[in-house]
Amino acid sequence: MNHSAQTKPDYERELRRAGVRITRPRRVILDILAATEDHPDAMEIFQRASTIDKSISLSTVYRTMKLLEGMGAIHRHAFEGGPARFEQASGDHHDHLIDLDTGDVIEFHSNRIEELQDEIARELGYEIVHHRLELYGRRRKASARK
Amino acid sequence: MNHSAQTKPDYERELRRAGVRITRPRRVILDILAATEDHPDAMEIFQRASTIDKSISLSTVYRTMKLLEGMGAIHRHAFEGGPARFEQASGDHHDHLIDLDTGDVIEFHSNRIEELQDEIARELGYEIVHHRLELYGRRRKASARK
DNA sequence: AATGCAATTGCAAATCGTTTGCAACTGAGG
DNA sequence: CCTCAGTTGCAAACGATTTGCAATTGCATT
Repeated sequence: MNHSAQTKPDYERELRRAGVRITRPRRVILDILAATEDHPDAMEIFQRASTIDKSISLSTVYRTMKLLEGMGAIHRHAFEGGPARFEQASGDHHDHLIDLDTGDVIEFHSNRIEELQDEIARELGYEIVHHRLELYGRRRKASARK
Repeated sequence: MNHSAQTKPDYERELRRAGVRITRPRRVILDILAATEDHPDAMEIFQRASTIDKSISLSTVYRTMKLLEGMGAIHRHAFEGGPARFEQASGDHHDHLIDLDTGDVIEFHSNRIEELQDEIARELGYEIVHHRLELYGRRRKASARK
């Protein structure tokens, strides 16, 4: 079926280990997530799933996403106005730059920023559990280069 | 802590200048916002308004918030799960640290982080229109100091 | 392979925060 | 104090997500 197992985490194994049943709907959704490079929302996942198995319901997509999120297998993002979007948790931590014109999501990471965040939290007497850094912008016009 | 009129923007003047009517509901909501130090959500504003004028509706609160947001008079924040929360736009720009246990919102600002954000966006060929940086954490135990 | 039962499903209805259509009302300029 | 577009309250509509429930289905056991 699919060859390159490299970037695709073995969710089934993880789920089994967590003691959850591997049902047909879950298998379909898991396959979709494993093959996904972007940040789809529940409806998109539902639609992709429907092309494989018409009987899968949107509720099951939501329930499965919640399950996977609880296991730490995926991350849920709530970008400005709009439904939650999901992505595999397998890769390294990163933040997001959202293209306001296209809705594209670009990932980036800055150790320096993370350090500064920790520092700030510490100074305020807090310990960061998680954070959210989203940049909303638009492509710079070529002429505006400097 | 607060030196009278200084921290309270004159919304009425601003609204009038923008050509919108100063109605009784708006005056009430404006007064509440001007007197507010925290980040209330629409329902909270509605409740505070109700104690002054029972006839004010939640719809009007929402409509007024949207109006003010459009004018740039207030900022709307969508913290994790939960309704939008508002705050006056008058002060300096800042980001937020949310106490996961109490829901408290602490404001902070880091020029260094902002600079790094700009730098990152620029490198990716983007121009930041706005951003969102939220730290979610809990108070550090006194014993954990270092 | 057949059995048993809790986990899981699909569906419809419920929920939450927010927006909207509409008829009644009201601010502010004449 | 008239006029009338701007504004309101109400209820219904909305989009995203969750939930109750009865029917179904994994899967551990025979």
